Amino acid sequence: MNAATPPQRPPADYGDPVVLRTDPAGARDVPLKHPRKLLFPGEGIARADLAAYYLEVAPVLLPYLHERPCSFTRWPDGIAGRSFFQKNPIAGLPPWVPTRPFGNVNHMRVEEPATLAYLVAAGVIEVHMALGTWPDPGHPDIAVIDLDPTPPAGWDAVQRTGRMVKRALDVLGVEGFPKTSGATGLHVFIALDRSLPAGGVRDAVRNLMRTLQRVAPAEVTLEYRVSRRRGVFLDYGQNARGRTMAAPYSVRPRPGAPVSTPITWDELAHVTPADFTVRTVPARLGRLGDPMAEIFRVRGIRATRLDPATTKKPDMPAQTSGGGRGI
DNA sequence: GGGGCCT
DNA sequence: AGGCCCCAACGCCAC
DNA sequence: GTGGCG
Ligand SMILES: [Mn+2]
Ligand SMILES: [Mn+2]
Repeated sequence: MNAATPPQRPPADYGDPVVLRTDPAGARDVPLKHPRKLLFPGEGIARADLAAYYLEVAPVLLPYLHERPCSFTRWPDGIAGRSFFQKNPIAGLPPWVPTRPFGNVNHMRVEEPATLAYLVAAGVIEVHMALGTWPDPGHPDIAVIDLDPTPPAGWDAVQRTGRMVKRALDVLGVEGFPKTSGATGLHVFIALDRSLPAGGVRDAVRNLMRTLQRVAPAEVTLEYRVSRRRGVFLDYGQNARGRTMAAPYSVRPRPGAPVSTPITWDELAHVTPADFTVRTVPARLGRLGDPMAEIFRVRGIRATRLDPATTKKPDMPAQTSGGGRGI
């Protein structure tokens, strides 16, 4: 994420500066100095378009970010230019953006639409989130099953593996919520009760992934070395302490302006990650709403429920709805 | 994209 | 005034 | 302890 290919810098018309009034009172005005600067040259998507996207999806995106440590990738000159991670507050941060520490980092909190607009103005394209929330981000409320295809394995292998994951979760009586990563893979979110530290969550997911690997050794892998990987990598390490991942509805800095998009299990066999972009996702939300929103209402499980070694036994109450998690 | 720091 | 630097780290894993 | 990994 660091190549310095000179972005189209020429007589390009970046447009005249504008101010986005993101609240009626004018207390959250966000200036865009170069609203027509092309961030995704191939698609003609400019900074103002990206800001409009994030403001449109804010009602479904902000609930995921609530009280959660977030980090960002910034591409001030678009996806053809330089990039870097941002965890600590951006220099010159508006006073109305709150911050809160987790570990050695003082994270910017994303709690209102104006913050999304400000971040885009500052060059942010991608929004990443931790899997736990304050006051104790070290005890995650979300587990993720992260499916990363190793070329030449691709989306079709991910689709088949996702179906295996769904079957395994059904057997356990656990509900999983899939989303495209926006790049090549799939993320399945599972609501937790926060009773285990990140390491315990990782261990439970690892053991579930090991059983999948035993069932389909030709399709999936747990091999740590990229050079020796074949098939779909079951990346349980994504649950380790301090890790973050692309949030639902985050844009990805790749050609096509893809979006990490929640889908239903029924859709999995019929969609491809490129279907979901800055241009298409707002309309999809208007049609269908957020297929993952139910995660805010199901009761979180203890992560050990995912571990076949500790769950194999008799009474295994299915996950019930209700008793929301109040996120 | 922009603040800090150096020249 | 202009130019360069900086914007993240850390836990986990196999060796 | 080191280097690869995401
Ligand atoms: Mn992934
Ligand atoms: Mn991964």
